[in-house]
This record gives sequence, structure tokens and C-alpha cells, in this order.
Amino acid sequence: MPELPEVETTKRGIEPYLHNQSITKILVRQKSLRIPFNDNLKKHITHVKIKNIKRRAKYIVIDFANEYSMVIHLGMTGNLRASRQKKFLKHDHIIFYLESGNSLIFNDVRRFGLVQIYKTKGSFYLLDNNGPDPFEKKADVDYFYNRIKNSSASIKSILLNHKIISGIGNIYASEILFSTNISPLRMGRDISHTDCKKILQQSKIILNKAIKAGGTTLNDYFNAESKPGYFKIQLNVYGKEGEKCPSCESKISKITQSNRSTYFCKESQN
DNA sequence: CTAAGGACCTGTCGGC
DNA sequence: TGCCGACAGGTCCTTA
Repeated sequence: MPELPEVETTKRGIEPYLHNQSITKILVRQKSLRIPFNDNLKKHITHVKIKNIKRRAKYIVIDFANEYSMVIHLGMTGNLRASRQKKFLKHDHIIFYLESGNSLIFNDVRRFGLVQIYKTKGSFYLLDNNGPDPFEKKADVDYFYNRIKNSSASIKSILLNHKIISGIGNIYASEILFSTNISPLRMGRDISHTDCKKILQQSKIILNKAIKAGGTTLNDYFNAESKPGYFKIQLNVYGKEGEKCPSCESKISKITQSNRSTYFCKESQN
């Protein structure tokens, strides 16, 4: 899935298609997602102008010109594409037809993603669980340090904990730690204020690079025009077990932490 | 309370 | 070729 850069890229990709549009019809082919699509509310967002589209953590939020919003999460394998075609692909679960004749299609092989309509004012409960992403002002060094300074969890799993910092996924967690020379095994309580600063700086640099390049590439990621030409940013350690470390002579190791793969260099990261 | 493990679901790949 | 297990970008819920 999409980590933050892919979600941001998707949001930017679909934005022009949604500008000043309204949805004329919603076709639900499969509503069983991580949370079942609440299509009983679809009447509230059809024939209503789309007011705004934004990203919050790894969620894409569309606000309508009434009191409703819709949130989309891409899970591990979700994508959104704009299309004029009438032909559907396997796993095209929800289709939003637009006035323009385009449609916005939510496709998700593993169905870990979700689409939910909700009253803007009440907000959506899962969204509220997310801490700031590294680009938000709230995610400053003091905030981060204070959140982790007593923790006995590993820094790797802390980076994946979106209640603390949102937007960092399994690929970039390894990459960020490599670029700061910090071992993924270190506990939160052993991460200094200076280390926190480095981690936040590198998070922004690495995520930004990925956004600029248009999202990382993974097998299931399509950009909003469904062109397969997604790109690949240069990864230093993720997926590179046994290969030479870019900054020393030893080899990249792969370990499991909290049931997820972590890649790092035992020599250059401490 | 915290941190680790399991679950959700489908597809692909490597080994036997 | 075919079957089976391991693994995959996320994150919520349960267990210890």
C-alpha cells in the first residue's frame, strides 16, 4: 500500500477530476471492505458539489458542499483511478460516476481499505485516532521525544504506530532508520532528543523525495490515471537482504519485529 | 497500562 | 505441472 507518499500522489492525481464536480451515481460492486461501505448514506453525497479534497494521515477525505464527507483509505493494495471506460477490472469495488462523464474507481485486491460516508461535523472515528504526520507542525521534536521517551517498544514499531506519528509505513520506517544510523531494535527510551530530531528530519526528506517522484512503486499501486508508470525511488535497505550496505562493507540483515519485516545494517546502525 | 501477536483477504512466488 | 506454505505496502483488536 500506499504509504503517505502514494496516498498524497493519489490525492493529487484525482483532484483535477473532482474539481467543481458532483457525483451522479454510485455503483457498489463489493461493499465488504475493512469496514462495510455504508451505502445507505450515498444519497447524501450524490448531486452535491464536491467542495474540497484533502489528505489526513493515510486517509483521503472528500468534503461535499453540504454537511457530508467521505473518507477513503487504500489499505495495502487499494488504488483510486479516474476513467471514462465502462469496463471494470477485477476488484473494482465502488464506482463514482461524475457529471463530467469520468468516473472515480476504487479498486482493492485485499479489501483492507475502506470507504465511508459520514457527517462532517461528527468526524470519522478512525481518522481521529491518527497523530500528526511528519509534515505537520504538531509533530515537532519535543512532541515526538515526549511521546517515546518512556517507551520500551522498539523505535521501528514506534515509527509504525500512527497514534504517535502517522504516515510512515513499513518501507519508509526501515529507510528512515537507515538514514539516521539508528538501529531499529533500540527502544524508545534509548532514543535521545537529538535522535528524535534526526528521525523527523529524515522522515520529511525521504517522504518528500518519494512524493516528488510520484510515489514508490509497488505491485498494486496505480496512479490516478491508472498508468503503470509509477516510479521507484532509490531504496537503500528495504527488500535488500544480503546485499551490500550502501555505507559500509557489511550485508543488509532482515529481521521480524511485531510481525513485520525490518531491513537494516547491523554495522552502520546502532 | 504497554507491547507483541493474530486477524482480516487475495495473489504470487519458491520449494518439493 | 500442482500443491502448500510463506509473504506482501495497513491497522484494528485480542492476548499476555
